[in-house]
Amino acid sequence: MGRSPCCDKVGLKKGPWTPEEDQKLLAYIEEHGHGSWRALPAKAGLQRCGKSCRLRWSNYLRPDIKRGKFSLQEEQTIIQLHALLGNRWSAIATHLPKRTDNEIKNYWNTHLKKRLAKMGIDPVTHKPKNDALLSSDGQTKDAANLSHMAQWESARLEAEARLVRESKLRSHSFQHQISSTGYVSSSGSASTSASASAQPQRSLDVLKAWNGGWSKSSEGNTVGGPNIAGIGGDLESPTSSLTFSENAPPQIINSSGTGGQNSISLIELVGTSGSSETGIIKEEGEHDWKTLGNSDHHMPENSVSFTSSLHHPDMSISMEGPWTPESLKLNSSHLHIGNVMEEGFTNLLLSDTGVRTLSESGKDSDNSGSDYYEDNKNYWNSILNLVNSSPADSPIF
DNA sequence: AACTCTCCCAACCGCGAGCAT
DNA sequence: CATGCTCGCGGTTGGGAGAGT
Repeated sequence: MGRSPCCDKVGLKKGPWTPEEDQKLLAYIEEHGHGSWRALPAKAGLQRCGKSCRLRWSNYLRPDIKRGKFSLQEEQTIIQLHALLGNRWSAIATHLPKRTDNEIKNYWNTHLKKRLAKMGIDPVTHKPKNDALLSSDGQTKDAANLSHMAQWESARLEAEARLVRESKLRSHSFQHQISSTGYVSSSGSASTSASASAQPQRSLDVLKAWNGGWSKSSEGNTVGGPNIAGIGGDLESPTSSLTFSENAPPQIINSSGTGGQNSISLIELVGTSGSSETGIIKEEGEHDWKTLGNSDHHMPENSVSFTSSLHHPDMSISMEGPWTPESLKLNSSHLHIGNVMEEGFTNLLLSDTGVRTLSESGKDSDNSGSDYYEDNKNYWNSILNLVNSSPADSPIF
């Protein structure tokens, strides 16, 4: 299939856009919608190829774009979604309202990737770089399952994103009709709200199940680990059966988790260092403290409460203290994650200044391998949890 | 002040998917 | 089914800005 000439055409301008060009493009799209990108430049009086116009619009001129520094929450989301989705920037962008895939990609490449690498985490696999050391025991089975589940979920997300795109196209056409009848909107916001309202609540079944199991288990003071295979008729991944604990009986948790599809529970970082304020996570260094439920995004709906597990008598984790193998032990009847997952993840991954590897923070470097493994598991849990806790009403684009 | 180096990000390039014919 | 076209995505690049010497 031959490529269309596009920008190879002589006479077409390349390089940085001038304010005049921006103005022309903006004015044209606001009035007519973009329609066919290929035909747009001529109609708008631009000496650019359609592709360049599309990029300029989608990455810069679109009115529903938020520019500037990424918040902690956004960073966290990117990292976790990247672990789940890989370099599917557009899919990741659907979970970050007002951020473009290009911006996220740039941010990942210039900041987050380096940060992970610096911490000894492979930014591609999101596994500790010395993961090979762990291949001797059965623990890698769990990791493989997690990985598989992530891949599976990733594929599902991809399909979902496709539907979203289609929906977006439809809503755009609709909006186009509206504007042609006299209603001129700032197209981005209009299409955003249209597509957002057209979307069902975005909730990842696997993650919901995961967290449902988690939450339920927390209530019962035991965490047996979610058994994904038992959840819902639509979860059919052949190897999605996942068991964290060999000792604890596998649990089949209804995907509705704590009772309702809209069960609301806050991520409560009770007992964490510094602040005990609900829904606040700490960000060191360049960031401020931010609430999970701040005005922009990521409200606590569908999040998971870890409070009970934190208060469990068997709970041996203190975020104030060192991470010990005991405290992080997974092959016990209690899965000691929760607060550790949230706070630990944040501390581990999002702090430039407070980079704290397990081998550094733990008292015995001999166990750094298994610590790494445990952390890796927490890491994945964190990923899954965060995705699920993304706003139910978050605009997809 | 001048130069070099590094970082960052807007923009480009090429590929693949999907659709129309 | 084959072909051609358009669009979107992800990888990469190049130039400007800022930091360091």
